[in-house]
Amino acid sequence: MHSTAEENYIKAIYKLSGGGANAVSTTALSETLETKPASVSDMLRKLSAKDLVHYVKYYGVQLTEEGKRVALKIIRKHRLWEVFLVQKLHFTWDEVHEVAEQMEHVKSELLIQRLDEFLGHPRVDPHGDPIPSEAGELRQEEQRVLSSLAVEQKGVVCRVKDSQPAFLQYLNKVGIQIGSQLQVVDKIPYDNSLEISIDKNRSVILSSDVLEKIFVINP
Amino acid sequence: MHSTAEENYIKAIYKLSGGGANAVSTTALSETLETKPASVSDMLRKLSAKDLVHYVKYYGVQLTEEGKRVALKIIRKHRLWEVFLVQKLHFTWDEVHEVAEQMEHVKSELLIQRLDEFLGHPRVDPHGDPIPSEAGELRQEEQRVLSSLAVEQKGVVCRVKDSQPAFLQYLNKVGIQIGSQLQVVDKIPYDNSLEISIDKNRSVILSSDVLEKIFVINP
DNA sequence: AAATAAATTTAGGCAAACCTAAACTTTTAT
DNA sequence: ATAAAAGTTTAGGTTTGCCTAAATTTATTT
Ligand SMILES: [Mn+2]
Ligand SMILES: [Mn+2]
Ligand SMILES: [Mn+2]
Ligand SMILES: [Mn+2]
Repeated sequence: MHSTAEENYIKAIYKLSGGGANAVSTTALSETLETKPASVSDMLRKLSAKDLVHYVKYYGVQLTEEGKRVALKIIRKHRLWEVFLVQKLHFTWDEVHEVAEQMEHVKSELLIQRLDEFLGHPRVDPHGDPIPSEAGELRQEEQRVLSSLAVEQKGVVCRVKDSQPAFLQYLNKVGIQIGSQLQVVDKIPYDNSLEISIDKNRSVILSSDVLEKIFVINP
Repeated sequence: MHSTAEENYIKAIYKLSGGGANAVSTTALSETLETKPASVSDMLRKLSAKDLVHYVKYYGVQLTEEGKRVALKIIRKHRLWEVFLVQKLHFTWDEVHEVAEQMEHVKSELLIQRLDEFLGHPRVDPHGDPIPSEAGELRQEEQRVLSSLAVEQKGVVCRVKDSQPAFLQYLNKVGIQIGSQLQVVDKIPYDNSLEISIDKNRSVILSSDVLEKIFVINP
């Protein structure tokens, strides 16, 4: 298998290239990985020998198909662990990254299959980023702002655009988190607020301010 | 912090020394760690320099107090992850070890605290081995065979002495697993079988054969 | 008490993943 | 079109953790 260092490089290349589209420069990598450019050159030669990247000296790297496959696997693991940490262990969004950065390197197919099952096959991580499928497909699902839903329409919370503690505490209080199943119960035209049911349990009225900060995908 | 290699050595020394009691030989370590004796000598010099072990050339190693503390922390993490894998992800006893061997090296105090909480502060791992407390204390609790309990007495399943699939499947069927809360409801003197309630839910009658294979600790 | 056997350490190397300093390419500015 | 600046690679080191082969120490025989 691949070393932790190799995996971190692959993932960084994937992200900096925008999913494998563009070539990535040595300095860009050295910055995100917090190493020196010389070390990056070193590693790129190795990754190239393993056919994980196309590397043209002085002009940058790109992932090969195999490289992309590896990248998506690591990203899948990273994001599943993030979901676990937030939903099961009650980590906050800003606490998860460092830990997930380590857990993503644990090697076991069974583990990640079972974890996915245990979490109910989540489609987005706590930051609203999509989780690649077991087959390695990453479909960026259409995200709509909650304020745009019509009465009766449903959505699953995938992203919140405000990380101030006060706002997050408010969401916590009303019971909204990433993954919550929402449905618009009623629309109050006076101030554009909506009555929203949460996980088929309670229901609350959310102001248009709040509605603008919550994003959902189709259920 | 300590590297994965160092942590594995510390843990191996702890286990081979029987909790820090006896000195451990280079060859013993090389066997359990699947490295050559020369590599062990190398590492022992390093661990000694870090004051994690007392090392007397040609005569073996022992953990220092600090070394013992480190060992118990790793063992705590290993066993908590084993509980997670079995209870939450439905791994079997024999599937957990390799994965826990990796997860035990993830660094995060918060993670392990929250995991412990999430699992309900378990006291034994799926093999019946005790889980060191957060303070680093390992109390081997008195294990009694289920057949020895009197009517009304309670116990928590901590170990099962038969790993044949047929037996494990039987336990699975009646709903007994490590951590199950049992209470003796009635005693049938005719064949020494017992009626046992499981997790305050259902109750079953277990034959004396089965009772001899299940061990419990005090609730 | 030697001699032999077994266990252990030391010496010298290697690969991974990093580093600094120097050399080389490519880009930008004059 | 050259020169300077910026980016990148190469050369030569370091540390970690492993290896083999040789030397050394301890244990066991005779
Ligand atoms: Mn990582
Ligand atoms: Mn994320
Ligand atoms: Mn381990
Ligand atoms: Mn165990």
